[in-house]
Amino acid sequence: MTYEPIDEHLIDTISQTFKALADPTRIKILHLLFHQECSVSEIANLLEMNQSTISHQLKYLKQIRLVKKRRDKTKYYYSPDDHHVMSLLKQTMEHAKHTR
Amino acid sequence: MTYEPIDEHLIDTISQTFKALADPTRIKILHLLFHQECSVSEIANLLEMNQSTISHQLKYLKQIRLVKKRRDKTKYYYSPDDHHVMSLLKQTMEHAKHTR
DNA sequence: TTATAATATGTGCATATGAGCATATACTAT
DNA sequence: ATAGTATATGCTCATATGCACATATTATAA
Repeated sequence: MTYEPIDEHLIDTISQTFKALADPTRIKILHLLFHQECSVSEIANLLEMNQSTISHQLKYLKQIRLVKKRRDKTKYYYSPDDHHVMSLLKQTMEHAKHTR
Repeated sequence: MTYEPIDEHLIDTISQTFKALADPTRIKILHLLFHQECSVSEIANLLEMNQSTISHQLKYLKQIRLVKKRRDKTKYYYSPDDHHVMSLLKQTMEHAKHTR
């Protein structure tokens, strides 16, 4: 059969993107940031999770450029930074809602 | 702030979907099946991976209904079975290709 | 400068995950 | 029935992952 082998690097990039969306905590964080930018402690409070857990996940999300942050005094406000990935998440949330 | 907590079950469903796409081997398999249905051994040969590895992943993909199979003699031919997820993967592959 | 607030980071732990060997099954054809 | 082919499954190992405790950093305000 005809088969053009795929670029391994492309595959890694893609799997990395999906991996970012494959964790409940990260989904919750991104879902929160849909609506408005939030500080670390706001997120931790709303999700009722440890501050360090949230901070670690935000660092992860920032490293792969899914979120960005801005500072205001001592607080860091995070917000989405990748339209495509946000779109994937929104689509999938909508789809999941309406599927059974 | 206003925040409507998300349905945990919905979150799990969504993360499960993305988890399926978060592994290079599964992406390769699904990418193959885009083009045509393949038997287990065909996939294993084309991807140059162990037959049992492929079989395990196909079982995984089948359990969450991303692929289906049909039998012809002793061979089992697998093909995609979820348009939405395939669409997500295609979108993301295209996006990744054209993004640097 | 010192105390306080907010965030980041180092680390250990428990669990999840993916690969592949060895073997079991299922089906076909003789 | 039996051999041969294709696929599935049990199992183990090494690695990856996510969480949260404790602590370090950074910046603000008094």
